Amino acid sequence: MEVNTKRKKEVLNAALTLFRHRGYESTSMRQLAKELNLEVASLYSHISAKSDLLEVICFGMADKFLLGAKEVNDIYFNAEEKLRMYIANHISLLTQNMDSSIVFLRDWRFLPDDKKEQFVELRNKYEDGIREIIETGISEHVFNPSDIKMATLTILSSLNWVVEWYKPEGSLTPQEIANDLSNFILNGLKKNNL
Amino acid sequence: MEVNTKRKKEVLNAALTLFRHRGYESTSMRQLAKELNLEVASLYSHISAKSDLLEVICFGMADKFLLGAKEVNDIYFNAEEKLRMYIANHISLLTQNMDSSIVFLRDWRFLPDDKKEQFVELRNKYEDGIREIIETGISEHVFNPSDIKMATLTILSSLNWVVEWYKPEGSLTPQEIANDLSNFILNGLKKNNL
DNA sequence: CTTCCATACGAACGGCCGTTAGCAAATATA
DNA sequence: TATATTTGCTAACGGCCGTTCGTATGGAAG
Repeated sequence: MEVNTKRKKEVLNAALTLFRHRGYESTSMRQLAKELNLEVASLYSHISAKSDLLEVICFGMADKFLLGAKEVNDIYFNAEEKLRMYIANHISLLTQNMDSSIVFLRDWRFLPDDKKEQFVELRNKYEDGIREIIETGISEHVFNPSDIKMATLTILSSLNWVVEWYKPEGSLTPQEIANDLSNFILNGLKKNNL
Repeated sequence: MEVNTKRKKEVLNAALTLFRHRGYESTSMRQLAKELNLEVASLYSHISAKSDLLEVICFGMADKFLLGAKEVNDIYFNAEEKLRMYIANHISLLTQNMDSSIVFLRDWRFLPDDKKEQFVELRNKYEDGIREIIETGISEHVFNPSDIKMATLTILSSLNWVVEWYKPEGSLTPQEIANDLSNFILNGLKKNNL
């Protein structure tokens, strides 16, 4: 589904707020309609199904993450630097798109089966990027050998958890968070014989 | 609600499996009844509401976590050792109760309001235990000064994510996972001037 | 001026939801 | 054997769900 009219974008934004705070499955089309001062049926002048809304959110974020990863891969070479940039990009996207991020991390499971398959493919592609950096670091004797899959998932879980506690008005900036987490993670990965 | 009859326990077990794989909200009483070869109404001879089942699961796990934390606090003194034992206990409980853990981590939000409040209190108590260890480590100059709240939540997210990928038949034992995660986390926390 | 498209409506569809009332059989307890 | 408790049933309740049909309006594009 393309978001090609102003009204469509308004519908999407209202849905985004509701999905974030109530979850996709617990948000009804009737609630969404009320939020927009519309009748339920009118929503279907703009979208063809509720799941359209979830799709736009999930794939929109997936694209952003993959684009950022691609840029990092094109510019940086050394494993530590690359991982730091991956983390900075990840935290920046999460904190700048809190609503979408929360929905996309929590509710992708409710995508229709075929879309869910596509989505998981994209997510695996992103995870592979991190896995490869760790592998490079290990083979270049910069990182300690470790279970690579576990390291990747542990790193991602630390990063993604940020949406659960980050407050834009809080004391830590996204840059500081990214930096702290990078230090934390790299201390966990790096050889200690410097 | 007490689980005081055999049949009640069977109902609870069936619910647990369904909740784990479909989520609490997406599991209907009719599905649960079918799983037990019962009519829907018969379920209400054993429980008084669907939310009873979620309560038993969530508070059952909360109790286990807090009990483990209490034991660790009673035995160990030094901050690093204590944190290692906290982590070992946490991973052991998660991997030995995969179904309950997944439900309890994901679906506690759907507890009725009053029970949810109680639950969050218990969770905060558990988080405080970890926070205190980190504070002790910092004040004893064993750990680097850092944002303590962030460190606590980052550690918990790394630990809890384990339920997303742990496979009992996989190559890593819970002990190995706890050990690897402890090293990873402690490297991130410890002063490097040894 | 007409055609087209975005936008919105009321009414209804079949279906699933958690829960209750009232009753019956089985099983354990005394 | 009499009594109490556990376990189960049929039928129904009001309510919410996503979606569809047919229709109407208003403004932009040709």
